Amino acid sequence: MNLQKELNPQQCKVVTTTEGPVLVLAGAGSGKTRSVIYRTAYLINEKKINPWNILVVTFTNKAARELKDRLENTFGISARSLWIGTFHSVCTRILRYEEKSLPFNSNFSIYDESDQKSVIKKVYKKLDVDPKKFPPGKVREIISRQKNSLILPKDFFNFNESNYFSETTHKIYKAYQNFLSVNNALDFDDLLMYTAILFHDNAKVRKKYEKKFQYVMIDEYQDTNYAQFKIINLIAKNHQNLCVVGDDDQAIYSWRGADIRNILSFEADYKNVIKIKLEQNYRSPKSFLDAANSLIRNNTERHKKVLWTDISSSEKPELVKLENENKEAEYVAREISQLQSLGKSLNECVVLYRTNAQSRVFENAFSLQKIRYQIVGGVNFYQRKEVKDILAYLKVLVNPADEESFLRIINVPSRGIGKMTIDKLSASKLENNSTYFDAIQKKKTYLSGKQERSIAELVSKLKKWKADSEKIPVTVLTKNIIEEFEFIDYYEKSKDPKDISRSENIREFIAATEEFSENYENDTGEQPVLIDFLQQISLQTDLDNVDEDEETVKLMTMHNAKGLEFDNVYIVGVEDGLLPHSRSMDTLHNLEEERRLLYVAITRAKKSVKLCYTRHRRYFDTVLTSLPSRFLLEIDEQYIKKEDNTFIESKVPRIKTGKYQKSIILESQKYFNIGQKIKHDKFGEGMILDVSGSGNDAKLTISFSNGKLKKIIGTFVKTI
DNA sequence: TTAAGTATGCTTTTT
DNA sequence: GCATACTTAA
Repeated sequence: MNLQKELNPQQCKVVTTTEGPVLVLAGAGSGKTRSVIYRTAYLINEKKINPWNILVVTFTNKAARELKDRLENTFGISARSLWIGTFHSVCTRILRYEEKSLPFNSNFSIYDESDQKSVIKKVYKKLDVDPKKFPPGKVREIISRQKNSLILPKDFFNFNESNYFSETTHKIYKAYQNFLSVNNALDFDDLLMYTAILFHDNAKVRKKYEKKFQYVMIDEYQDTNYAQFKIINLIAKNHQNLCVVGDDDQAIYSWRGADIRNILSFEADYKNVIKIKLEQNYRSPKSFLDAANSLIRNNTERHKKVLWTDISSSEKPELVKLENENKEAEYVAREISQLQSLGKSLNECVVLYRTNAQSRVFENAFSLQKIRYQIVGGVNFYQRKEVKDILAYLKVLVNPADEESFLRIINVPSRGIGKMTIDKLSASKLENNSTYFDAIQKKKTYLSGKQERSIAELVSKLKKWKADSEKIPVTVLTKNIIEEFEFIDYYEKSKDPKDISRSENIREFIAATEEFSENYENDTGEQPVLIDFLQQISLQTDLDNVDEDEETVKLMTMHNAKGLEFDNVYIVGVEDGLLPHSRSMDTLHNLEEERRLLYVAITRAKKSVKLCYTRHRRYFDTVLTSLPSRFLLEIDEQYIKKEDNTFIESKVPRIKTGKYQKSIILESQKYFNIGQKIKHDKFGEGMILDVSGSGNDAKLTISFSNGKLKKIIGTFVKTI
C-alpha cells in the first residue's frame, strides 16, 4: 500500500490513526468512502488485525456492497468474515445469534411501515380508539420516536407528560408491542432498540461484542439516532477504537430520529478525540462549490468548514424557469436527449426531486422521447401488492405466528374466505390462545363445509411447503407456490394493463431469489435458508435494486441521492412549498434541514447542474401559481447562470404562512430540540426529551445526568 | 357471505 | 390520481 501516493495528507491521517476515537468531518465529495475503504484495508493488511474483529457500518446496503467489492477487487481482502452493513442489517444478525438472551425467537418477521399501520389499526379495534383522533400514521411516528430514543412502554411516562392524548398513545404503544411479540415480529425500530437494550442489560453479551468488534467505523454519522449511538457506545466505550465519519451539512434524516448532535458532541462523548477534516473536494467545479457554500452558510446549526477544489471549469449551476411541470419534464428530457446524441451515457444523468410524486411527469416525458430510465424509490419493489402476497406465503412458512402475513394470504388467491370466516377463526384462536395456523387445525367445526374445505386445503399445502422449505432452494420453493396458485397466469389474463406489469414483477421476484442465493453463497460459502432471504429483503431498499448494467437515467429523491455522484444533475421543482416543503418550513430546524437537502443535491454534480422551477404546478386537481424557492435567492448571484428575466416576477418570495414568519423571529433566538444536550446552572448537564412551545420560552422536559427529570423553561438553560 | 362496484381522502423525505 | 373504505348486488 502506497498511501502517500494514493491519498492526500488528511486522508492518510484518517487511514493510519487506527487507535482511539477519531472524528472525521468530511465534506461532500472529499473522498470519504475512499478513506473508509483504505482504513479497513490498512487495518487488515498492515496492522494485521483479524477481519472478524472489525465492524463497518454504512448508511445503505448498496454502500456496504460497494465497500466489500472494492476490498476484494482492489486489496484482495476476502470480505467474508468482515462485518459490513447497515445498522439494521448488523442488528438483525446480532439478534438472530443471541436468540437465547432475547424474548423472541430467531425466525422473527420484520414488519415494514404498512404492516405497522395495519397492526395499529387492529389494536384500535381492540382498544376502541378513533382513528380520526389518532391517525395511525402519526401514532406510528410517535411510537417510532419512542423506540429510537429507547423508551419502552413501561418507561413512557418518565419521558412524556401525562394527558388524555399521551395516555391513549401509551395504551396503543403497549398493545402494539404486545401484538408484535405474539406474532414473533419486529419492526425496523425494534431491530435497533432490542440490540441496544440487549447490550445495555446483558453484560455477558455486551462483552462478547466488545471483544469481537475491536475496531469500529461508522459512516454518515450525522444521520444516526440515539439508539444507534447507544449501540456503538456500548461496544466502543471501553476500547475507544471508534472512527466516525460524517458531515453535519449533509444531515437530512432528523425526521427519522437522527440526531445531528451525535456528530457535534462526539468530542464530548469520547476522550482525546482526534479530529480530522477532509475539505478538498474531488468532484465538482469551483463554481458549484461556491454556490453550495453560499447557500449552506445561511444555516446556524453547523461546524464551519471550507470546501475547496482544484477542478476548474467555466461551467456554473444554471437556473431554469419553466411554465409548468410538464414543460419542466420536457425540458429535462430534451437536454438529456441532446447529451445522449453527443455520446454521453444516460448513467451519468440524474433527476432529483423532493417528493416521489414528482416522478410521474418525467416518466411520461422520457417515454415519449424514448429515453430509458429507472425510478429509484417510491413504492419499493418488495412492497408491491403482488410481491408482498408471495412474500407473505414465505413468511408464514418461516414464522407461523405471523398473523399479519397469514391473514394476507388466507384469501389470496380468492378461495371464498371472507370477513365472517376470519372472525370465526379469530374467536377460535383467542379461545385456544394459539396461532391462526393452529386454530384452523384444532377447531374447524365452526365453519361451513365450503369454507372448511378450502381452508383445510390451504393448510395442507402450507404444511407441505414448510417441510420443503428446509430442504429445497428458495427459488424452487417460490416457483412452486407461484405455479400452484397460477399467480402469473392470473395477472397475464387480466384486462387491466397494470396487471401485466404485476406479472412481470412476479417473474422479477423469482429472479431476485436466484440472485440472492448466488450472492449469499459467494459471500458466506453457505447455502441460504428461507429466513436468510426474508430478513435480507426486508431491509432492502430500492437503491439496492438498481440495475447497474442497464444504461438508464435515474430518477430519485434528494434523500436517496446521498453519497452518490453524477456528471449531469437536474434538480427539479426548486419552488417554495416543495423545497422547502410546505410541511417542513414551520420551524428553523426543519427549514435548515431543507436547505441541507438542496446542498446535498447540488454537490452531487461533477459536470453540470440545473436548478429548475416552474411558474405553475398542478396539485391533485388544481393548478397553483408557484414561486421560486427562497433558497435560490440565498445563492450568491455571481456563481450562477440565469436568464435576465429570471426572478422578474418576485425578488423576494412572499411569506405565505404565518408559521414561517414565526420561524424568522425564531432565527435570532435560541432553539430547542428533542435529544439536544443542555446545561443548567443548578442541575448540571442533561438532555432534552420533550419540547412544548417554541423559541426561548419553550417548556422543556429534561433528563439530567444526575438522573433527575425536570420541566424547565428554555431561558434557564444553555445549549452545549 | 363474498365479490364487485363506487366514493373518498390523502402525499415529505426512508432503514 | 391512486389506493383504501364503504355500499350494493349475487
